[in-house]
Amino acid sequence: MNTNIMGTLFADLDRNGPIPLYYQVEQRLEKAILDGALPAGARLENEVALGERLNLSRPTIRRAIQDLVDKGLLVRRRGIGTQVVHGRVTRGVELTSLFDDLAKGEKVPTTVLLSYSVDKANDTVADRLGVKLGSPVLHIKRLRVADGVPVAVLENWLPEQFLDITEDDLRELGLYEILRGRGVTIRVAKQKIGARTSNTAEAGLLDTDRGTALLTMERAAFDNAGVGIEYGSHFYRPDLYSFEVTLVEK
Amino acid sequence: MNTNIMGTLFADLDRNGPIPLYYQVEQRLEKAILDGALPAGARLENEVALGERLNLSRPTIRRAIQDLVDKGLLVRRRGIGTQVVHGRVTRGVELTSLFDDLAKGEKVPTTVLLSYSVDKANDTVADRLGVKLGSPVLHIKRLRVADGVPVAVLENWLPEQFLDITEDDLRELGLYEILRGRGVTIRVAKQKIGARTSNTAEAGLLDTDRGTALLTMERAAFDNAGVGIEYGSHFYRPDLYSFEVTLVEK
DNA sequence: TTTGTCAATTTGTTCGTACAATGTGACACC
DNA sequence: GGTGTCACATTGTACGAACAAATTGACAAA
Repeated sequence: MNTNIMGTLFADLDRNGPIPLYYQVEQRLEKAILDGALPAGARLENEVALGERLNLSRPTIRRAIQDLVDKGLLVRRRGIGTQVVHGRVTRGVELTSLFDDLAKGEKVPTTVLLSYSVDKANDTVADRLGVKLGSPVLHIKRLRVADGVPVAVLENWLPEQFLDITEDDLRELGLYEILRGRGVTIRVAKQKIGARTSNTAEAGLLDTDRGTALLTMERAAFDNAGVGIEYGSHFYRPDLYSFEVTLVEK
Repeated sequence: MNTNIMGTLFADLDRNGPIPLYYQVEQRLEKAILDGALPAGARLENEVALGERLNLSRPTIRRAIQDLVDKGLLVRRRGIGTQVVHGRVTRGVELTSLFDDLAKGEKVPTTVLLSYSVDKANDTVADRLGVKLGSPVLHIKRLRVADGVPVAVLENWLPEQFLDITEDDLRELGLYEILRGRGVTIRVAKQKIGARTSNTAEAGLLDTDRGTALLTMERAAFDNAGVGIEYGSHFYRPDLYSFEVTLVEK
């Protein structure tokens, strides 16, 4: 009976197109799992049989499955087989910004640009971005609002090559959207998540009382070549925002 | 000149032992990067040459390198080569508990067992662990102290098969250490990190004032088979603890 | 000088194959 | 009835090979 599901699932693999075969298999499997066609606990066919059915080699099948294991959607045990994980694991954090996060949900995000200037990199910024102390950096501060309610204050520093990002750009788009539009792909990001108590100014921005808790996040992001792209120091209203992370033991 | 480093680096591969070759290569490379023998920006030899030198096949080399790329230590580009990332990316969070985290550093961790009981699973616990509502679960609450300073309050629920964990076990070892000792391996965990304001009781436990900010973390952990192992709801003193996460775009 | 083309380098994808390690279940033996 | 052993199924590791795709640099052409 599993046979039927699998059969229809992979009816249309594009063997000549630019999309890798393992990725096509991976996406179809992922969709089947998230849609519930492959329910929690369901056992997949073994790798060789799956390969024969799809006319793909075992390494290709393995690659697709392995990626889903890394994402926490599948689990496999030697001698047993491969299963869909039980705990429904909604997808973890990816490399997105708050803007993207909100766009995915139903809330309507808007941005208020609080400040925009070209500064000289101080110790922290120079260190995190890997630029020289005192070199020019774009320094922006934004208030993120969802459905009229202030959610977060985002302060970012970007290196010299981004000085031409305009205030209008920032009012219209999320920072990561702007970067993507310029062909910049972020590859590695290091985040530090913490908490602290707000002062009067911060509380005012978020429309809360002074002395309430803030959720804080610092992030340094790097591109393919390991070059610093963005350093940010943000704080969030903890009653409106939290971070979800899915960890997978290798 | 890279030749020398590489030559000595892989002098002693154990080809017959139980440790996979790709893993041996991976560990040696990782150590070289963290030690600084391979500094940030250094370019690795290409995969085929590396394979010839070590007398390993290209797939084996690729596997080792790929794992390090996934960890955020290496970056590679087609047509260019493989490089050590620039921003020194200290290792991100893995599947460890606070106890392990502290043990790695210089601080001396101790634990005070605040409460220990067998409860019936309520809605939240039943949902997170995937057990039946009202089924017996081990419910523990611990205060984690580092160098005499209270750092965190950890509240955990574990399913029926762990009811025989004793109070003494918990006083001596970290929870994850106990689980490992019983042959349980945690494979997937979902964490939610947030913040809130402390009440009088919570502040008292952490030796701070009521109304200060708390860093909170909820976690549900699952084993190989996707079975719920542990659900925890914790809070931390934010001036003493924060979470670091390294994200790598696939 | 600029532009286009081509070769060289390097990683990305895919195939095929073989054997090892692990868990399950059946069966024989005590 | 219990226990050990063996075959079987399945994933894990490792090899070898071939071609595709992206980037760089050199060289030729306009």
